[in-house]
Amino acid sequence: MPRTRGRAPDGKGRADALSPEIIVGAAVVLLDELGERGLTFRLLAKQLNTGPGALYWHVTNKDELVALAADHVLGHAFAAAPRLEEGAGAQLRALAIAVFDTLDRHPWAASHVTAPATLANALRLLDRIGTLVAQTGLPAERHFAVSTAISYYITGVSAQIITPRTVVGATTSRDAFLTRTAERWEELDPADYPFLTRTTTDLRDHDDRDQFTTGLDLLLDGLNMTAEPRRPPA
Amino acid sequence: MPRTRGRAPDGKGRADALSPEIIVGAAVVLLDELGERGLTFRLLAKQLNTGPGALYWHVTNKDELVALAADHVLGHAFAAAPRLEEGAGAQLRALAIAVFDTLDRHPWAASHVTAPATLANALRLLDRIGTLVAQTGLPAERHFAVSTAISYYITGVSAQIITPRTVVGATTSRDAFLTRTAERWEELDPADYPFLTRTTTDLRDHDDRDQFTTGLDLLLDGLNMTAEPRRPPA
DNA sequence: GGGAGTATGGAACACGGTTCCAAAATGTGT
DNA sequence: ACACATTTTGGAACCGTGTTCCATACTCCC
Repeated sequence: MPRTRGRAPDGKGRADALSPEIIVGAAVVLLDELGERGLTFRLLAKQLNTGPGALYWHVTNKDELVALAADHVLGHAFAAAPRLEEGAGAQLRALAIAVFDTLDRHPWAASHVTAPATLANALRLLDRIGTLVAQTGLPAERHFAVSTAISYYITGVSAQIITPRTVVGATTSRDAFLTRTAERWEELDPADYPFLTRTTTDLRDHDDRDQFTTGLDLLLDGLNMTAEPRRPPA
Repeated sequence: MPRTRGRAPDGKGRADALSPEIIVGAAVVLLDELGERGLTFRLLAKQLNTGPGALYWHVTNKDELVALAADHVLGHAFAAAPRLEEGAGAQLRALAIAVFDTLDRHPWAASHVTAPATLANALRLLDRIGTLVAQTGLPAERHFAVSTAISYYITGVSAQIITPRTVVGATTSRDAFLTRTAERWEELDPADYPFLTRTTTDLRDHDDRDQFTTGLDLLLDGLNMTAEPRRPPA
């Protein structure tokens, strides 16, 4: 390991010098292509024309590498989120959806964006959420709990929705999987599963992104109500 | 693999016969003790006085085994959830908290309870949620979206809150980790992170379970409002 | 009691994370 | 310029894991 982490491109060193940034960048490419299990240090080393040992000089281990890669792609969400001059609620919504869409493009990352935040972009996300929450009329002592709750929702529910695709998606398409699952639901005993047996068509037709926004809107509605309890929206 | 899966204890076979149930039971014990990475087929086989090969006759692979184990412990939540005769909202809340507490006792399981539901207890959970949602005044066409949203919240946010402990908890205690994270937040530039830098004490003092219920209550408040828009609760 | 099918368990295979270390490249003091 | 210390490289080797293979043992049924 380097004594000084991230000595960075200060002009010194060789031209083809390795760095955490370069390694993470290459890792993201492989992760997008092959998923977490497909990423190996040997393969990554080959892409970078080096050996596995060299990588360990810059990166502690695979867990850290994947965490860094996940935080890296999370950063894309901020570029995507619009900076409209609307209410805090609308901005929270837009930010949340930007994160979801970003993770949707990098499914392996969804389950690695964790809390409490320690990496750069996760910190940035939580801070942005907290700042927006503070702009609602919510009393200050609830800022932390509500902000983290929203943060948990965004990353947790995104992971729930997105991760299964990387697992089953390898062999079967999403549609085929849903159809098969719907069939299984239909075969259940209506006495034991009254709800599921009459909900199979919804399962087949549902849109993942709508699922995310449905819960998000419930959450934000609840927030609005707590922030300004006297005025329920139309 | 057996031709007929789950021929079950019908009295036939040898006394020390293996079965998926027995294997999953032993796996849960090891998972509780050693976590997902600590569970190996060799160790599990030793516990059961057999070899790794025998296990593969009953279980497809490790992924399936862990999924079955997670679904198994999820079942405990139903025994824990009270069957009060209150409103649907209160019952949803109690059920959600029971799931959280259950997963909290088996941290490895949290990230493996996934949706859409295919395993027994995950199906049961979603059905229960759907049935309760249907008891609110919500229009039928929204039942599926709202039920799955709540389901996603429960499992997704639980995973977010609980999983990190299995990762960092191995070496450091939760308190030490939070203190260290809070210190890092304090060192951030207030210009870049206005929210985090003034929220460090909340981070140190927060209770994980409260975090879960905070978001849950927001969600359920939003649900109540949608279900009966005219009567905002006190 | 013998034969078909079921189930077992231990050895072997393939492969991945990680460590090790000798060599190369770079920087430093003289 | 030149030795020396330090940083960085990269490939081989170590270790352990999931998984497969297969000879053996056990049941059941005729």
